[in-house]
Amino acid sequence: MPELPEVEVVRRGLHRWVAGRTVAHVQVAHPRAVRRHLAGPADFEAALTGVTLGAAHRRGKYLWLPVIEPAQSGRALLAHLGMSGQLLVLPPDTPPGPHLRIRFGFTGGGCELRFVDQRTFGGLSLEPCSTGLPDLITHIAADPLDPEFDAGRFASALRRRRTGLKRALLDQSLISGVGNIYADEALWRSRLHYARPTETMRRFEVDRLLEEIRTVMGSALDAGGTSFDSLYVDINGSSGFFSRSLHVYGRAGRACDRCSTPIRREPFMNRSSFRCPRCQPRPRRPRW
DNA sequence: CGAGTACCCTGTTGGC
DNA sequence: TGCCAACAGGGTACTC
Repeated sequence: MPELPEVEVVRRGLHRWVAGRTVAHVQVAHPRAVRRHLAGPADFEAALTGVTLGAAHRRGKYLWLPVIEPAQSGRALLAHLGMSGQLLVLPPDTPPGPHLRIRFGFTGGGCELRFVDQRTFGGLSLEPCSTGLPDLITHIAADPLDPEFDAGRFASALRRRRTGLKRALLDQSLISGVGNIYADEALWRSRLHYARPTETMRRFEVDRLLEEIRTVMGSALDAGGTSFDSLYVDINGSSGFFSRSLHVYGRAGRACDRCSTPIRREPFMNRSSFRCPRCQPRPRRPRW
């Protein structure tokens, strides 16, 4: 379940191990991994062979590396990890494993890049990239760690919505990079209920919420970032953070770290929401 | 058009 | 012990 911090850790790994390298060969082992590449797996393989990839970028949970050679090709290799995707930098003789979807070899030999994905919600594609952003993801909002992120604009866009607060947090066109786990954690830290009507959010509450989102993401980044300065570009480095720092997510029935009231799990948007019923009381007029 | 829901997928878990 | 339902959930296509 990679959210922004995990994806950022992967971005750093890609930047270190893949940026600047030239693709010698590509092999798509599972067509679903390139389903967003509309021209199909064969075209994906052919179009990427021989290109040189540039610096690794990220917006929210999307990653991309622009094609820098041939120059002005206006394309980028775009990746989304979905729920279980991993980008691994491994020696070529590493056994494939059952969930290997795509492998890239580079000129000059050395390690391969592998896209491994159990549940195949993730995928890669080669996308037109006319601006600084792949065309496909221009609707994705800036994330709270992006210097371009505008808190004032976010606050007013949030208030224009007619929905519940958590729904809005998970809407990547409003704010990106926040998934179910960090949404619950940030709401708990801000003492806000997931069904709080967005239009009633005061500016100071929005600012406090953003601060807590950044805090949660920042500590996850610290936890994952340290163990990832190596050959292995992976999403599981944050497991230490998950086990130690989560206050509500996955803690149904356990005592709230602030007030000892048992944490409650509630169905929400076909998934789960965790909250403290005392610290995060239901609003008078809840909005789904 | 904006809001909300169904669906994609597979390994793990828990109830009976 | 074995089987099946529930669960995990981001993003998008779809409906209302």
